[in-house]
Amino acid sequence: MAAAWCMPAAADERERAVAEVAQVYERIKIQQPLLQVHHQQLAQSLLSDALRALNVALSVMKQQRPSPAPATTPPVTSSVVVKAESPRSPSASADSEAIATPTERRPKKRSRSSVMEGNNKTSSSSWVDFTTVPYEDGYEWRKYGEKKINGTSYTRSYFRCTYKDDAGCLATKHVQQKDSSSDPPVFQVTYNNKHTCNNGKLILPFMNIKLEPPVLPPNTLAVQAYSALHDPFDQTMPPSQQEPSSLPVSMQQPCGAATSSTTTSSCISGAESCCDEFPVLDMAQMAAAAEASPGYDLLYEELSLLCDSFKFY
DNA sequence: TGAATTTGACCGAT
DNA sequence: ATCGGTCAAATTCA
Repeated sequence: MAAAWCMPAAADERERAVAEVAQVYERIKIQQPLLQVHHQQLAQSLLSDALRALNVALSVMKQQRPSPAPATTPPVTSSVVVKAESPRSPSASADSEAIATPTERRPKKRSRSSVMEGNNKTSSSSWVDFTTVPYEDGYEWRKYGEKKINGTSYTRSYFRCTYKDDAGCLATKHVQQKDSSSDPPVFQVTYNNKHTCNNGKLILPFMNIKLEPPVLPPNTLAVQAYSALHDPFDQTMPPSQQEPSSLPVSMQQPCGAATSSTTTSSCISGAESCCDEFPVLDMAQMAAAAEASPGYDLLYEELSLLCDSFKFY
């Protein structure tokens, strides 16, 4: 998986990163059951360790991108990127006229060649992700179409980057709910073209680190694991550091990840050592904190997901 | 009232 | 002819 695209160079750094991640994985694995008893203090400690490890891993991975730079994966929220597909290769016949014959109903349509022309540039690529939260991947999308696809029970929704017009970003994706009756439902998300805008920023909430959008190739479990941890703590970020919530309500519904928690954390902006210095809470305080944090269950779930993701290391 | 979404037509590929 | 992807008018929403 992740190792498949890692270069042999800088092997020691990679080993260090793997060891770091593996260590945290073991710790989370062992202490996972205790989370339900010790609530946020332990969870935050583990999360801080996990995020630190992931940050190290990400740094190494960033340096070890394979030379035939694959498509940039958006910060996927949970789940697994399955494979990189062959690029869609829109044929751009530059001067084809293809005058659309206007119908009585709609005098529209221009030659598609002018549209496809832009897609025929260097960044054309696609990859597939399976996720339970297809609408939350850290980028801002605008829906532009929906289709019933043959052999599927659900319609497929088409999205393009919100900044297509502003920044000429050609990133698109389509979301297809799988037929399986799993709960929560699984969606296949197919991304086309990497983002060329600078608006899809992935912010590391605990470390206050920003990763530039074109960072990682597909199959980066660390990013997925990180992203899985990212959401429950969004509300802990001060407003100035939060991403603008651009997701329309209708798009948020399927993932049902509504969190209105007022979790307090002293680790939000701290450096790597913050997890060693948790404020000491007595049991009553911890219980109260847990009560006041509806997002805690979600956090616990995400920690489990993180554990699963780490298995692949 | 402007922005976002919906929806059916259009278009290229097969 | 059919299918998947996109366009853009119509509609909905904030």
